[in-house]
Amino acid sequence: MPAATSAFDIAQASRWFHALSDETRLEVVERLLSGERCVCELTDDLDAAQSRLSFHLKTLKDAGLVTDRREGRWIYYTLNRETLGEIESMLGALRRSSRGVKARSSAACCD
Amino acid sequence: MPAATSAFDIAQASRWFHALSDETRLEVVERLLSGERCVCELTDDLDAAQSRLSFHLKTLKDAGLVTDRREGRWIYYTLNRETLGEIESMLGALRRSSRGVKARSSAACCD
DNA sequence: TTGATCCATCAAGATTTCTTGTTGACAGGA
DNA sequence: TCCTGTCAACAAGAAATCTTGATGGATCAA
Repeated sequence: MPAATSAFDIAQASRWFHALSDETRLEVVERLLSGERCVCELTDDLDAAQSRLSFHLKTLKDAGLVTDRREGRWIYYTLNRETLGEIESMLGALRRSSRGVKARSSAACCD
Repeated sequence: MPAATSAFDIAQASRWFHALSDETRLEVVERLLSGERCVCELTDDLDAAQSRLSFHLKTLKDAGLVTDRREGRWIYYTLNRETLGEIESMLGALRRSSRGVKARSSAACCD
């Protein structure tokens, strides 16, 4: 539940944005745009150690940005476009909110 | 300039998302929703040390999320809704891109 | 000029995040 | 069963980020 005083869920937002704030993770997201991938493919594509990718995939998964699915020995990761949509909506609501409220006059600032 | 192989500017995206990944900074953004604020107001509102706020405001400013303006002794920060819109657009483009391309068959994965 | 206020910047330490190498679980083939 | 490949999880070290306290510049009032 968002804090009652908040225009949006700051904790959730920071989780989402943190997940998207790392270049390695963004490259993973980019690879997943064209469909699901197993870790071994991503490892090859990004030339990254397996444990490193596993770490970043977990971060993305915990934030709800990807889902995974086992098939035999492989685990396939898929981009969760729904979450991307939620983040987009949140930003839109944020951008459009409280536009009319003006700042206080500067004279009243800190005295 | 974005990398030629990239569907979006990963470096720019990670800068934006990093700026938004911290709860203190998101609280600042929230306060700026209702109009410009000077540092002293934010310091009071968020009960944070002045140097701490200054650090976070610089981060937001460097990412293009806020602008500042001096008036006498005070410096007023304003939310840059245009940048929020750019991030929103980027997410939308990302979410809608390459939807049709299917993953390779699993048999072809890593052999 | 002197003093007070507002603020950015810096350095040092604390904390968090990321990387690397290792281990073990699980699945499938020989 | 034994071996190999795929992957998550862990620990330890490296790196980045954040917090705190101190300093100094700029502005304004007395």
